[in-house]
Amino acid sequence: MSSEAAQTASPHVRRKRARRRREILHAALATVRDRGYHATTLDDIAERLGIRKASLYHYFADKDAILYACHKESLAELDRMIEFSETCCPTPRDRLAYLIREHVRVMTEELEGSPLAFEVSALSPDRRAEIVAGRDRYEAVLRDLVALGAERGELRPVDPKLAVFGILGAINWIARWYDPEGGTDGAALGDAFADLLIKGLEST
Amino acid sequence: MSSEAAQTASPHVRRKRARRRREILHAALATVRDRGYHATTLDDIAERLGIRKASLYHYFADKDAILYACHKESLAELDRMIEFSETCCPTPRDRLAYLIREHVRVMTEELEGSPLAFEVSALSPDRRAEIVAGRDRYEAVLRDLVALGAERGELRPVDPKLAVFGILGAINWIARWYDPEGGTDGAALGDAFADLLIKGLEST
DNA sequence: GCGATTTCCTACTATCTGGTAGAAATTCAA
DNA sequence: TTGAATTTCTACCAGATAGTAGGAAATCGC
Repeated sequence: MSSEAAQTASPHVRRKRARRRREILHAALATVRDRGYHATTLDDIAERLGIRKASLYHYFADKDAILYACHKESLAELDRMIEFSETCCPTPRDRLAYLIREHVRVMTEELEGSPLAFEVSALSPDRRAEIVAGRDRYEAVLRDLVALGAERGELRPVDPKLAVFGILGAINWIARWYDPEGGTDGAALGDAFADLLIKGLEST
Repeated sequence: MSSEAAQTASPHVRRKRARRRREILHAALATVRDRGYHATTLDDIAERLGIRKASLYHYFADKDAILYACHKESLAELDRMIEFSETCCPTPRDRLAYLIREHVRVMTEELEGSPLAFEVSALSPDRRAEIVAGRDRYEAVLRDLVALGAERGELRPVDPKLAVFGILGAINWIARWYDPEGGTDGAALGDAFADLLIKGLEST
């Protein structure tokens, strides 16, 4: 169905279609997280859904479009986290701790955060630039919080760039080892990482 | 040249051959680190060396053998680090700090540590099991140090498993962002990460 | 200097995978 | 109930890449 036809489809059909797209993205996330983008075939994704790969082209233009939609979703999650943290947390330190926990949550309890750990080199150049820009905005927020925390005296005056790379590394690496059946609760992991990383930065 | 023939080759030819193998592994490390194993072709690796891919088969049985040798080298580095840390550092805290710095070093100043960040799913099953076992040994050493440090009262009693996942994530993620030309010295990065991570664990 | 050995080449094969065309099956909506 | 629309299918194509065969070029070692 073209986007023009989508305009004329009934609400029911549009909802059904949107649900199928989410299912495809979820199957893609799970498979790419498991074995990487290039080693993931369209056959793999389709098989998780019990359909043939040709069917995927009814919902997405190509493989790159699937990957791109996964990345867009993860950026949308980051934007929601940032927006909420602006009102929920009184200090830079608290805001940073909140964002660490939330970032862990989207890496563990849902899969929508997983693309934050994916390489973007597989994306087409325009799309890659857009996704990298979105990640850079999030990273800039984190760096600003580290710097502001140091200004306020609640965090140590460390290099924000290096500190944030360390924080993002600790969290994004979750995609490589975390097993939802592995006995560790996402929220507990978020608390543990917030504890480790915030205490690593705090003034004592 | 088969391994039997290698037994009969002169020392000069054997040294020349060993050097070429190291060059191939280095080219492979650089390319896989840049774009991932599956997106790396034998043509890519050969091109870095100014030869054709068919030549690679003179030194390695297949692509999997190249990847495997890269992983073996990174494990050898870990073993050297562990062995040295047993004599150079008086306390669990110091040993942990030393291993963090060294791990950062092999991720930044050489490329031999890079396979620690590579997915192992691309390896054949037997080889994958061997590499995972080697990584698990290193991980167990780190966990023991966190536990022992807590016993001695110099580190907080956190969950060693989660703490070590956080540490490894922060360090292995370096393969994803670190640029040798990027203005950050490997040793400085090692100090920054040891500082962040050890202070995150220390009793105050 | 030259036969043996090593190293690298060109040309090719086999397989895999992204993607497409057209048709069949299913669902929709009146 | 039925024609239209949607969804999924089978069968296929084109290009990419791992890997191989056999030969050319370079190096070795006596």
